[in-house]
Amino acid sequence: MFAGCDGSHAPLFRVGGKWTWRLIRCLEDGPRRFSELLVPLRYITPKVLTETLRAMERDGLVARSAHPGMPPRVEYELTPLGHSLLDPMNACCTWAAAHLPAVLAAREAHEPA
Amino acid sequence: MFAGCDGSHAPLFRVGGKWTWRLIRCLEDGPRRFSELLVPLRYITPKVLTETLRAMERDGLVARSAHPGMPPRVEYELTPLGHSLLDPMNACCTWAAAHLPAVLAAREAHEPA
DNA sequence: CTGTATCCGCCGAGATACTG
DNA sequence: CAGTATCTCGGCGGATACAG
Repeated sequence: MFAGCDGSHAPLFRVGGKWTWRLIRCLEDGPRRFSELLVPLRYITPKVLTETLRAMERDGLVARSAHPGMPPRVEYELTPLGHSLLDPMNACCTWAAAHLPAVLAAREAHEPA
Repeated sequence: MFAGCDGSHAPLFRVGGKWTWRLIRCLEDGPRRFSELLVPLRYITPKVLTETLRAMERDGLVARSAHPGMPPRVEYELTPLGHSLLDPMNACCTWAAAHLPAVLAAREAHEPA
C-alpha cells in the first residue's frame, strides 16, 4: 500500500504487512525489548517478529540497540521517521473506528449470514 | 491493515489489497465503467478487477449500477462511505511523498547495492 | 533472552481462454 | 462490453525446533 501515490508500482515501505501497524503502536510510547513485543502482539512468532523488525529497520522506521552482556538485552524504538508515521496512522484508525459499524452493516446486507 | 485499532485481529476492510487504493483514486472523480478502469490500472486483469470491485462492494465502499440493454453498460462509483476514505488516504499519501526519499536513503544505507 | 533454521499451507494475484 | 472459468505460482505468515 501507499503505492500509486507517485504513480509507480513499487510496494512501498513494508507498510501493508500484517503486523507492521500493530508493532508501531507497541513502540509509540518508548523503547521495548524483544520479549516485551512478543506479549502484546499475542501469537506472533519470534521468526515473524524478527522479520518485521528487520524490514522496518531497513526502511529507517525502527532503531535496534543491543546491550552486550549476559543475558542479552536488545531494545527497539521508533526513529523520528517512524514516529512521523503515527500521524497518518491515526487518521486511518480514526476513520476505521468511526466507520467500522457501517462496513459491518454493509457486509451483513450482502451476506445475510 | 487498520487492524489493531480496536484491538481485534480481524483483517479490516480489504484495504491492504494490492489494487484497492489505486482503484479508489480512479473513482474519486466520478463514476467509471469497467473498461474505463482497466486502462488506468494498467495490467490489472479482468478477474482481479472484478474481485476487487466485489470486495469493495461488499464493504459498502463502491456502488455498482448496471444499465440493461446491448451492449451492456455497468458503472461503478464511490459511495459516501468510500469517499470518506479519501481523507485518511490523502494523509498517508502526503506522508509517503514527503518521506519516500528518507526511506530509500535508509534502504540504501543498509543495502549498499 | 534473543534470536535462527526448516518446513509447510494458504491465498492473493496473474495468465489464458471462454461466454452472455 | 463485462465479465467467468481454470490453472498456476510466489511469498507471506505460521509451526516447530534449535542455538548463542
